[in-house]
Amino acid sequence: MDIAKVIVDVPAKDTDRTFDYLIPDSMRTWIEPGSRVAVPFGKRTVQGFVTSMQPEAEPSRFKLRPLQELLDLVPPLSPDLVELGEWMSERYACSRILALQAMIPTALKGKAERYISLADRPVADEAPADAGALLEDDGMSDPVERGIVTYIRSKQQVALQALSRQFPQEAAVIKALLRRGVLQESQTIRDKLQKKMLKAVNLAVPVEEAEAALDDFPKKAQRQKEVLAFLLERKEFLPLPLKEVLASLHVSAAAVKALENKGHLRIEDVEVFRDPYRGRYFKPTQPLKLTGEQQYVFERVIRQLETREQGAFLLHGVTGSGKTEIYLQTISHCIEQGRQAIVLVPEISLTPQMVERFKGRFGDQVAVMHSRLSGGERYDEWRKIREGRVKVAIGARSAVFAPFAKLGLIIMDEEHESSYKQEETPKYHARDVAIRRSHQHGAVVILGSATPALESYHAARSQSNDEFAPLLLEMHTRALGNTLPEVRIVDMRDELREGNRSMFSRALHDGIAGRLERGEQTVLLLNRRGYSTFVMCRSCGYVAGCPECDISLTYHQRSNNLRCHYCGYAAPAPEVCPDCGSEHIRYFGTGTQRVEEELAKLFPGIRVIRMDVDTTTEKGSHEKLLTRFREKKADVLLGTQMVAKGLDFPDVTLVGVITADSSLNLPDFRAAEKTFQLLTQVAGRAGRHQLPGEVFIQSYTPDHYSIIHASRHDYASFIRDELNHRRSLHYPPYCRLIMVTFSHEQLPVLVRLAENFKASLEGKARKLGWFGAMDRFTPDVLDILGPVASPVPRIKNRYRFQCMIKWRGQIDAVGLVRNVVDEMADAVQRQHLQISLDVDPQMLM
DNA sequence: AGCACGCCGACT
DNA sequence: GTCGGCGTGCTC
Repeated sequence: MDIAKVIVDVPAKDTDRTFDYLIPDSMRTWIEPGSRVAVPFGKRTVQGFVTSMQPEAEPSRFKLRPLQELLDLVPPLSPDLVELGEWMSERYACSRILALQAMIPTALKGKAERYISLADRPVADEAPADAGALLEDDGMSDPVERGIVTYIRSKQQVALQALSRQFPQEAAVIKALLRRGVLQESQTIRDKLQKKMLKAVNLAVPVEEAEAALDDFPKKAQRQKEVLAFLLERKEFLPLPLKEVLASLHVSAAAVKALENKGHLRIEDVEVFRDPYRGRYFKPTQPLKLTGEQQYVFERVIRQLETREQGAFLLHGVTGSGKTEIYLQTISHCIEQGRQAIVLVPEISLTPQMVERFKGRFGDQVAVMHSRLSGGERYDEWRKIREGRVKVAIGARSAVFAPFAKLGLIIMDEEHESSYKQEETPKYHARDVAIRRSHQHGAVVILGSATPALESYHAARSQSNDEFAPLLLEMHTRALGNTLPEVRIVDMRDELREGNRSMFSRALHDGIAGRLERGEQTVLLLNRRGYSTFVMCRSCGYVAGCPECDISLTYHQRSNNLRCHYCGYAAPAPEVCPDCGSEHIRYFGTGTQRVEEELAKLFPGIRVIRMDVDTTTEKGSHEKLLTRFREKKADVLLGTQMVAKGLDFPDVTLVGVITADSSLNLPDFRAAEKTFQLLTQVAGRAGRHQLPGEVFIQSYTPDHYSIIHASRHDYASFIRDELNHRRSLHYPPYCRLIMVTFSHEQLPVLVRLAENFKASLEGKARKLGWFGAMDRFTPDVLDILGPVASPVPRIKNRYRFQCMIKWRGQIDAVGLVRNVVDEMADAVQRQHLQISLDVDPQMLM
């Protein structure tokens, strides 16, 4: 018999490999790489994925067991996705099963359910004559036992859970019956399918009969009569949701229940239909005429598509240059080729307007994968893709795994967004996965952005032979021909010097006042991310930074000192500014709430919409707030980065950035890049319509290159400066990073083990000739920073330490690190150490 | 991860 | 004496 190699759903170190199973003849034609199966695993039944099959079971050391069940007729994973999973598990140092699970909806994460049924045949040796007799005629001495057996017989088989509910006190009896072989247990995998069920009311008898019953209804049962009449009135809409009936008539469930008991009606479970966009009309759109620049880009991409060979492009186009129209037209072309396309957008940009643009062009050939969909809705959208009923999948990060058979095009919009990196295991980057998939399918990738990530831009420009290097395409002008808005930098040090201690400069204050008078709108951006505080001098703009790592030091209140999160450097918190001696040195980090309060104080009666994590957690609230603002029900929209996204309102003529510095001084080597991207994005959004726009950027460090270049919409200069900076300090793209985080309940043990790790890794790297500082004059280098306390030093009673590994060249750094981690398996097991790896981390705070 | 086996302390 | 704590090892 053939054997199947199966990855089982048991996320542990020593089960992270395939297990062999015999393929029963009944399943032979159905089993493929990617099939989801139920397999016996020790005492239990678990879910697994077939990775490959082998023709004949060579004499094995193991007694192979057969596959128990095939869980889907169409495999949820295609062979290429199985292979992709293998690649992911290596590249991101995660288990195979987690890589595979990241690719499919959680609805398909089945769990074992235990069933109880009567034993197939009496067990001869343990309970000879007795058992047979029991089965024949319930001739049991114990009435409780008889009750249980009778119940199970009536149902054929009962889930253990349901049985325990039915007989809550009799667990011991059930156990005994199992032991005696009267009952037997089996397990199957049950999908975690959240089929949306709803209690609904329906007539249990023909309409005429119900109408007749209505006529001679007992007088005292008026409520029941009302219910019945209500149902008959709406007979063509039956079954009606129970909730609705109760609410419209203000009756209690008792009345309905009574009618059910009398046999007039029935309360049933109906499945609720799940199409998040059902009943919505999307206005069809036609392809727009492309500008010269657009045409050039379009043709270059089409040429690549025509070859049906892999190709990747980095489309760098200024805001408003018309990237989306290029996406739409290349997708059309891809569909005409008989292939399918994936569109990736950052979670936060996946707004109804965004969806509308694609549904407007491609109608119901589009599936949308949105994190706000319920598990069931996601599952249904995903099935449309797998069954080939749609040609385009649009969604956030995980849509990169859309199971298309003939993938021709993957578009990643706003490719610089850090949300493309998953922060949980498997910690993959959708950009890398996209490019890897494109190689498997001979597909084309378009990475689009007005402010490409440094890594992408550098890879494109250096034209390396790296399989991940894209080809650069640029668009410098706006499609509609309007110019980018004027941006003014306001030096907040001057404000302080001249006696203005408020968070609003005089210019911004006057700007807001003017907008209020004219009935125009203002957007205020507070670009604060994370919660760490840094120390800055309000007189001169000095920021305490690490002498070794050139990132801001973080203030720690408990010890009243400043620390570096990369290398562990610590210094006492200064009382006066070390640079200018001013006493106006303090911790920074203003919240949106404080800005809102100050606005109310300065402009009595001002209508402010505040948008931050506090006001947008509720489903759809983000959208609601923006709509309210669009309808001019507020004068000011105030928020964190999220306001920068939906920013396309005709009456917004002023955009103010409260302090550009707050994201600039985060302890993250990407701080300047993130700041530049955010400011550019904000600046590019204002004045898109008739009214001219103004942008004010307030800053205590107005000379910083990221602020100056952003104000001039000058990506090229920013890139030049930032690359120089990264090169001199040995940060990506001039090296790569691996973050290793250790956690343990006891701090001393944790520190010792983290040091052990470092020593071991260093030793191995030395032997290979890799170990050394990054400024060493060799191509292959690996350096280890730390271990130091993590930015969040304790989570759930576990202390956390981390090591950052910097490396470059043609070395298998991930493999080596993994190797060292594997060798610490003993400590992990015995001392409950936890180790987590993040390859190419994005968030370093 | 679970589930069983097995070896030691606190109870009827 | 036994019940049950959780350390250790295994799952095709």
